[in-house]
Amino acid sequence: MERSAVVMKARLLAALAHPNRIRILEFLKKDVRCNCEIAPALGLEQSNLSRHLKILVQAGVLVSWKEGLRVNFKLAHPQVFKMLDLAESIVRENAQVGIEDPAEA
Amino acid sequence: MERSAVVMKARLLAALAHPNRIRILEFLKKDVRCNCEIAPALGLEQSNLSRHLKILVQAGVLVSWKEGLRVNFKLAHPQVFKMLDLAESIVRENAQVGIEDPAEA
DNA sequence: ATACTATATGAGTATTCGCTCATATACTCA
DNA sequence: TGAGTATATGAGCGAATACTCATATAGTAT
Repeated sequence: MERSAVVMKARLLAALAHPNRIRILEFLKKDVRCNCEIAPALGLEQSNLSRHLKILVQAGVLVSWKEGLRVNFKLAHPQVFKMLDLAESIVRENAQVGIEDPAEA
Repeated sequence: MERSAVVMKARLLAALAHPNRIRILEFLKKDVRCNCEIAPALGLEQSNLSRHLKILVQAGVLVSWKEGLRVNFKLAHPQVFKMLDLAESIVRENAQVGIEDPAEA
């Protein structure tokens, strides 16, 4: 359970490490939403969104349940936003020190 | 700078989202170390470690400087460990709810 | 039953990742 | 100078990602 703890942490971080998945989490910050509401709001294609949501559910970041035709999603851990806030503060500090978007370097 | 803030956060998270990179950070938690000390301690091949370190430096998680032949590394942001601790707490909570390592499912 | 809606998934593709081996670079020391 | 050490990088490869289109599944409503 020691070696795999690192692997599990890496898996969780990987689940968060995509721009659209971060946008999904921010969109779900306050509300419970279904696939059909998220897709138009974020401009994501349906099957693509479905896969992103599956990744977040499998990582335990979201929980989902059916309600008629729809599948609703909500956050499983409010701590996720603490992680994202820390990430934001690091990115901001890096920007001041001149760490750039590598795509623009 | 709004759209790209999400991208930058995702990039930072991706830099952290690898078991060996998490092990490198934990190894550097207290000390300044060079490549040649990290490699044998973690059992990583030299060129492979060099690339992992480069990823962490480019993401702004580590800073590096030359000292003779060696290149030393130290953490740039102590907040990184708060992120990893949050990740660990989420993983632990997930384990209690039955979210498993997908490799074993 | 049929038609319709919401979501999931198979298949194909282009891109990126992680690793290894071999080689190149940079620095030290005799 | 040449030998030795520490790190970086090019090339190649298999695996994983992210995306799209088309289709399948599951549920609703008439």
